Amino acid sequence: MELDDRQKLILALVIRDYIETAQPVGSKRLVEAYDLDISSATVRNEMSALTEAGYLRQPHTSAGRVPTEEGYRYFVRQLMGHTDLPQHTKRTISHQFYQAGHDLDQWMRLAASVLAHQSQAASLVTAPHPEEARLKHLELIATLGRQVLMVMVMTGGDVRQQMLVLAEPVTQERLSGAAETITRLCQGLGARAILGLSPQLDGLDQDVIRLIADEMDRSRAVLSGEVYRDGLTNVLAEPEFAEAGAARRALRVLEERSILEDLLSRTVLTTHVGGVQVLIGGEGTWEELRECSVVLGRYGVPGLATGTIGVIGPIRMSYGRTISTVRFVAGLLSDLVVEMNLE
Amino acid sequence: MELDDRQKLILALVIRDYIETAQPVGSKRLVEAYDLDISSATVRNEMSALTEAGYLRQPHTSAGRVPTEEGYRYFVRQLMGHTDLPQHTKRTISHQFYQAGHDLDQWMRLAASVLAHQSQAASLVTAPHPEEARLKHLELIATLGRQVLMVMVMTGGDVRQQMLVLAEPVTQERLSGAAETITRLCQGLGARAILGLSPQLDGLDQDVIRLIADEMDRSRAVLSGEVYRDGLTNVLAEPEFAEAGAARRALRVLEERSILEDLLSRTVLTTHVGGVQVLIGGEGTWEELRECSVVLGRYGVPGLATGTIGVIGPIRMSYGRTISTVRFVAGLLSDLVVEMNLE
DNA sequence: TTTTAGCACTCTCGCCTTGAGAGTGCTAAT
DNA sequence: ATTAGCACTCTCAAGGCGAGAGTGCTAAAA
Repeated sequence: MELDDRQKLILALVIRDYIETAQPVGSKRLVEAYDLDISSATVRNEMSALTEAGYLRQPHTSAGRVPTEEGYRYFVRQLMGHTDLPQHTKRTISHQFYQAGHDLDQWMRLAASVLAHQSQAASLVTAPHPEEARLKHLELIATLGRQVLMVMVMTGGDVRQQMLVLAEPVTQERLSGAAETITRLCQGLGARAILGLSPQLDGLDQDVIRLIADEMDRSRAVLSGEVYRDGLTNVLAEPEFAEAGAARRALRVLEERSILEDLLSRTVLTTHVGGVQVLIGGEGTWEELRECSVVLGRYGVPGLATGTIGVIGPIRMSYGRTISTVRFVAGLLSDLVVEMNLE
Repeated sequence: MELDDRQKLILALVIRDYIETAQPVGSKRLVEAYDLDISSATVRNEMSALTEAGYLRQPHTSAGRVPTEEGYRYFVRQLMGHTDLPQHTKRTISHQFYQAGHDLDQWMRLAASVLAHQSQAASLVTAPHPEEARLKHLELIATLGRQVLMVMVMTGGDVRQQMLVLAEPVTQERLSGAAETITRLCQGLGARAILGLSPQLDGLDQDVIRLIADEMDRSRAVLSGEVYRDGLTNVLAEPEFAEAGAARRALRVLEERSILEDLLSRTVLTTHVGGVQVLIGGEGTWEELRECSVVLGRYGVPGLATGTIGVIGPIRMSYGRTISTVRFVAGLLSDLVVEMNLE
């Protein structure tokens, strides 16, 4: 389905115009708004061809044209070109991150906020986590009574904590001793290797080891830990979500962990770090996303720790701006991961 | 504005019916639906009086009556009586919490989920935090390079972590030593007392002390730490939020931390643990909540650690069910706080 | 004095019609 | 290959209309 240059131009203009106005665009409007040197009749003929080719459609006989999902895909792949955020926007964003200090939590929150604000859509950010968790350091801390806080520092620098309840109170000294022993034994090992050590140990140590392995295993899921969200109300501002039902379906994706998990697990693995993936209209796979588009990016250092960021908005979204924002923020977060692991 | 028994009955029936059907209720419908022994004409007269008194209003001349916000307030205060969740519902919920194990994070998430599900509205839950933070135990852990993880265990059992970056790498031994020293010095002290110790110390110790005091100070805000939310999409199902604008205004309250902070700081302090506060239609103070009602509860152990839970829904919400759910869940979470602090 | 039946009145809501406007596709001329 | 012209189609907003629901008032009944 090859398009000639003029058809490409018209398709691009229709999509740009529709993204801006949310109104079906007609041949006359197109000629007038963009000062084309051809008549509306010619545009009509070309539009007819584009409709035939499946890139445009008419909501009804006498409305203008609206891009189909296939049209958007063609646009994103072939017509959009490589866009980038303006320099001063980048500087502003970098500055915000710089001011956020060294707190991972704050960075994640800020990333979600920036994505939501720049793209005027909903955003999500997952914390970085290692593809295969390896223990770096273990600490056991008595909190109150028989409750013990287990803090695991992983290679990659992320930290997990987990409560455990002992059968009987144990002094901080004994706990520290146990933590030291286990740290020495398990340093640099993955979940399976750690579980293999289990039989050699007894009592407290064995319980702890099992917990560690459990926790490390759990983190292998794509969606472990907290998901940061922002801009949920942005999508309610879009005219295509004026009706509550549509909005509900879209926001459910973000609210229901299980849907999100499915989405991420099926897409993230095929996205390389630094790359950006665009899902338009659910791509036939996700019923819930039929009215949405998703722009996903991956950040971090492969083999060390990676995370996912994304934007969910209406299909009629400004892909250029969104994609560049996702790419840029992913870059910043990758820098953070690198920095956290720098000696 | 005293009401006689029959007026109270009619007011209560109108409100109950309206909550169920979301339709203005007329005199005839009321008599037929509830088998009243009086005629519709009498009901009309009483309704007229209730309208005069400001508890009911008519959307237009020939519609039925709808409760005013004042009407809802009267209902909640005087007419509703004390409601409680059915025994089997309580058991189901308790069971869910029991299965969640000992993970605070999971409990919070579950609490939000239960609140949202039971009340079919949006919910929020803040983690328990002490009214005045006191340090119980400090641990310093080398993660990578000059990055050090500071873990603070507070009296009350909650745990905070904070990254700090040193000027130069320090061995784990030295860190552990420093942590021990500081723990000994600061155990049981509040933020101000800890800051008072600062001059006696030098170098690393002093930096750490300052960070601790900062962190403890920060937690004095009502809304420190994570806010757990759930059921945001529930409010989109309500007919009063079918229009996106109304929904947007309502959800903004939950999304924007600053609004939430304002809301909590002005109400939570006047709510005692175990008590439930009901805000109807913004109470004239919160423009954003004009179309919503909020049911807030407080849980925990005063003086030790407390937190807030709440439900946000349409004014036309089932107050009985919501209030009992909030009360019950608050009770469960209070038990958790007690248990976490039990020796 | 309180309650009720009866009735005229008002207002909304859904349905239909109608006309304006926008956009198209086709045809014939350039 | 392009374009002007035109008939055609369809939506959308506005206006009209009747049904239905609910009220308030009045006069009779309890």
